[in-house]
Amino acid sequence: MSRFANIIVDISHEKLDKTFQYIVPDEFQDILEVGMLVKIPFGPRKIKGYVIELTDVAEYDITKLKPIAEVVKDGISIESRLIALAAWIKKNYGGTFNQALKTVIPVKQKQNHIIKKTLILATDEVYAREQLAIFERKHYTAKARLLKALIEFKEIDQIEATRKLNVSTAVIRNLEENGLLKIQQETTYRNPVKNISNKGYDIILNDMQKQVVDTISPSIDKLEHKTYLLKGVTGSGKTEVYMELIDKVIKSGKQAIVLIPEIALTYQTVMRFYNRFRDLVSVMNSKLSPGERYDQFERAKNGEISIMIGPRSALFTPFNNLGIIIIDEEHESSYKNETIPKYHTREVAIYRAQKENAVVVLGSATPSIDSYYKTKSGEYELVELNQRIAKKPLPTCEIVDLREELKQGNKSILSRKLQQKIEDRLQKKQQIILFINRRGLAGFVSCRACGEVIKCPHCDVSLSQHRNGKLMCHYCGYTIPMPKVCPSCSSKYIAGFRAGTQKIEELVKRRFPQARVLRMDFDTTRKKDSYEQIISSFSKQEADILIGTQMIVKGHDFSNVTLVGVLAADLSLNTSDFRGAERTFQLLTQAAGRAGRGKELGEVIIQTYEPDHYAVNLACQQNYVDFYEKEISYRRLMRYPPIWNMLVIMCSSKNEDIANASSQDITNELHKKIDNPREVQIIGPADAVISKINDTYRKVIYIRTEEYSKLVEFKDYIENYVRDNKDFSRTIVQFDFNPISGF
DNA sequence: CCTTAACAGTGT
DNA sequence: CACTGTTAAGGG
Repeated sequence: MSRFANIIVDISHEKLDKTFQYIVPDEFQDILEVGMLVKIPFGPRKIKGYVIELTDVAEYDITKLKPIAEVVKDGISIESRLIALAAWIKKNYGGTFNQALKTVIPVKQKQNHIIKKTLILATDEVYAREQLAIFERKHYTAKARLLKALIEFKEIDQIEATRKLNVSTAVIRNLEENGLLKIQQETTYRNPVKNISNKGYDIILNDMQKQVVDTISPSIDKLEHKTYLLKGVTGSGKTEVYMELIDKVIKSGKQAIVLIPEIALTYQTVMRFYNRFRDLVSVMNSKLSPGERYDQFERAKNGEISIMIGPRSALFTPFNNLGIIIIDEEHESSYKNETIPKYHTREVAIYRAQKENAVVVLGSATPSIDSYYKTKSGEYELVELNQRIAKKPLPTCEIVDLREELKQGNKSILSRKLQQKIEDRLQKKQQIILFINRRGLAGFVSCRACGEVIKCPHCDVSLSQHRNGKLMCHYCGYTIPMPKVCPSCSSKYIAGFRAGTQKIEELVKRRFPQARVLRMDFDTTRKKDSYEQIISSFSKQEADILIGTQMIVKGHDFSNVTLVGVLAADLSLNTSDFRGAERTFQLLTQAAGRAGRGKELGEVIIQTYEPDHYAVNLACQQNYVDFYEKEISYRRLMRYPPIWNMLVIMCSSKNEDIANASSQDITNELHKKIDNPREVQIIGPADAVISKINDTYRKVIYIRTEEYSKLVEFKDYIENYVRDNKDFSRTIVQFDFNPISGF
């Protein structure tokens, strides 16, 4: 019995980011639990809040405490474990406690259950037939219809009865009252997994897969947390390994969470799991209705399912006895939350697994530099699958230098080599994928004659072209006017580089009028099932060429594709942040992995202005280890993550002067806190990549240091400083640890 | 976040 | 002095 409750109010504002204490009235003594949603008097009004602690210690003037007004019936209770997780998220990623709580409970409102009603004949058949005769004589047609059907089938689904037999609820009620039928109620859950195919499961692991399973299994048996990084080349059968491990977990009475990037969450992916684990599987994704989402979490809580598949938010599935968390495509940037709190799913997953003694398996063909680095220190254990299933060879790869093409007078985006190969495949009736990495359109400026990309002299990142035409560095604010000619070779072929899928589609259609072309990008996949449609249409060979962005390289198995063309590998290389090379390597490797999955050998053409760049070169060779070594030495030299850690503080305000003043103020404050400048580096304040959004000016400050915990200290200090200083009343201060993009 | 009180500006 | 709009403080 606790006398007081500490409560977080349901308002996301820094000023209210603290607990408020209330008296627990006698009538709630028995029912109130940590995690419950309650209504409390707050100033002159009543608002909602979450109970995060029950205590006997008064932390405030006891005479001023008010009692809790009511317990919200439909509120979702957050289990204490998830509250602890929320607290950890708040501490490590900033934001308010309330925001952290909300990320931990992705379903806000309790939803009504769907109740399935079945009508059952409640008398013996003889009596029923007597009544039926009476109804027919009296021309009670509706009653007669229903009763006749009941005699025939014994029980009928209510929805079916009302629809097919066209009887109203009044008729049903009347028969119920006369004791002719009973209504059986059964609550059912909405099940997002529909159109279940009954393919069954018949995959036998090969020796390498078995070996991986045998390496990881002991940790599952010992109920001890450990993180594994499963590095497996494209097509090596990682999913089968996941399923084998999950099977083991389930058999020991525990549950599994499978995280996949949102774009990879397709019908096919889910089906693979469903075919093996049947009703134990559920899915979470952004397209589910609130009711569906709610039901999936209920099913998880009640132990009706054992496997949850989904993106980021599925990590917070309220399983009671979690055994394993699998993060597929762990290098994907979508695992970083883009709203506050800006947590990284990988880190939160590992923390949750530690607390609940679960195993974590990170899977990727091209692991993030961050994760691979951690295998070196032993924080994660590395396990590998180095061969494709059935020993299919990896595709051959060739780099085409676009500068050379230009010199030869070919101004097209398609090199002569690629054109010739496309021609060849069209004749052989084989399929082609053309991949354009349009992301990072932010517009770096390069010279088409010499390949020179204009870079910041202080930071070794490329400058971005702003709307006003000037070139700017996002790390230090260095700005120059747009040059008229290339600074290194004086060519006038210098321009911001941009090319869209649409333009390429037109071009390809004009060049190869006989080919059937499909385009897949953000625009063509806006509608609900268009993504699936395009994929299935292409795999049924209803088109010869598929043109698309990122989304076409994610794990699809097109057996007739023998040529993959990467149109401009540089596009992701020069995105003015230090992860450009990593992203490029990953994308190129993934794209290349699409080729040659069937009988024929695959071939990959990578077009680039920077043929000598290690990311392009080593992706072509499919050489991850060498790429890692190159990249990590660059990161070490530049003190970028994962060698050092980085915190971005963003100040935003409607008023530019205030934004400037407060970001400068914070910077000064930070400098005061530093005792050893060799250990901490502060850069800024500078304009954010997008310096103004919605008339709000955004300024950023970068802090880099080796110790992550030190950055958390800085965050805490600034958080408090800002809260206690009224100069910041019109500034919003946000934090982003080890950012992935957009800073 | 919303409410309130205090304050400044405007208008009769 | 009444009315209106802006701003800062407080909430347990």
